[in-house]
Amino acid sequence: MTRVEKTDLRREAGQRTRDGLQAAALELLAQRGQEGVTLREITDRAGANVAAVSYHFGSLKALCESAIEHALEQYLDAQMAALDSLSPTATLHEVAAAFAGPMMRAFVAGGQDLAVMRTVARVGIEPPQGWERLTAKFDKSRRDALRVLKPNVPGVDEEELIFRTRCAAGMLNWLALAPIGAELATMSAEQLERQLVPVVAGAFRGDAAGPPAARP
Amino acid sequence: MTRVEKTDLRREAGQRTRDGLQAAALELLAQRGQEGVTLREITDRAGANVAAVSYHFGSLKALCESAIEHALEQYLDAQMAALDSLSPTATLHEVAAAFAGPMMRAFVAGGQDLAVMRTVARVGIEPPQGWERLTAKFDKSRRDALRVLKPNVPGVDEEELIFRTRCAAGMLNWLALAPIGAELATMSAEQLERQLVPVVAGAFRGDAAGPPAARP
DNA sequence: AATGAACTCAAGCAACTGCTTGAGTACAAG
DNA sequence: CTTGTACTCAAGCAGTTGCTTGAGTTCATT
Repeated sequence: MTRVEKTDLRREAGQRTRDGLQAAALELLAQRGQEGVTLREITDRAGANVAAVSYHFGSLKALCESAIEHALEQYLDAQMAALDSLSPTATLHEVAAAFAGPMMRAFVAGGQDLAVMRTVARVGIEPPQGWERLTAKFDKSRRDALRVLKPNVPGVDEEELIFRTRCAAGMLNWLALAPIGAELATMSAEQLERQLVPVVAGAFRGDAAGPPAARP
Repeated sequence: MTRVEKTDLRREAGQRTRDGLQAAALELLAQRGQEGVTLREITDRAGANVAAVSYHFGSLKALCESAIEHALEQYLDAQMAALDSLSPTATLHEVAAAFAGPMMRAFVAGGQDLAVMRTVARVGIEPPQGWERLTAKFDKSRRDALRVLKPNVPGVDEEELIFRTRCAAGMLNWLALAPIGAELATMSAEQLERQLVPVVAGAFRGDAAGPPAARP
């Protein structure tokens, strides 16, 4: 019953082209944004012909949206996994560490992982068309963050906590896009965590008086 | 001795064209960035001919750099003025309010002021050529921030404080660029300050234990 | 009125954009 | 071997890009 694996070299080659185009598009999107991406540059980088884009994706825009959606999904999954793994009694520091975790890991890993983060960050500034399809996942990620955040930041109403979450996420996105990101990408995971997590935690907590752990 | 004012309508018209082009370029730069700006769109918006750009500025790139430099200078002056007006005994909240002041005022004012902020934020992601000329002013602004920040965040070394300053500035820039900026632009100055300043102050202070005002 | 500088304008150029086309290749199925 | 499908390729098209050009117009100076 040894089922012979269907090789079909043509389809394999097609898949390789598709993946190469998507990877090249992701990289270009990460470093130049949607406006700065050109068809020829993608195909040159992927070693493919310009017609391959139309053939496999329909258009340059569709290819970019596909790459963006892929990146967004990857990011949201990582973010949700990090928040879901938190215990309900997690400290603010732990919440902040989980919140910034995917970004920090991307800085350490570099390469494609970092390109994913940069692309996601760019999307946060210029939302593309296919955005709506991932709204549900996005909402869940926000609810997760609120759930673990609330007990750690008492006396601040929900609307304000949402705002702080968006501020913190925006800060991380900024770090990924700005030149400072290049510096962060050279740091060790420990250095990164030691510098970054307190700032995120502080942004969550605000400047309310009193020690952070002073709740009954 | 009534010195007759030199009208010279030709030079006046030229100056008006120059200003119009610079304003149009600023607006386009604010909403689309350097890659998304086209010659025709600027000249259409300014009611000028395409040749006017080459005549007055030499090239589209030169026009953009001129507009960017103008915006950067305006921003840095406002930031330095806000920090310089602080007393040496200012609280962390006051420091944060001064730090975020120019951005908040731009949100309230809208229009050209907000375009300046958005352009500055974009430059933070994609630094242009003429950047180096303003490095001195930038350094002074950073030193000002550190001076008033240090006494309010004891036990954190200078390098880390610089990092937090960059994080806070990045967060503000992000707010200016991302869709959330549109929401902030509809808020009152009081609302804005009540929501934003605590987050900035918190990012400065980090999650160190102990009440923020507990210094002798 | 004549001169010349400051400025504007329509037209057009080369380079680049995304995309299409028709021919050609590689390979599984019959 | 023949057929049909999946895929790649060079060439080229219409539209847009930044920029230049040479002929204007406007206006202070003389």
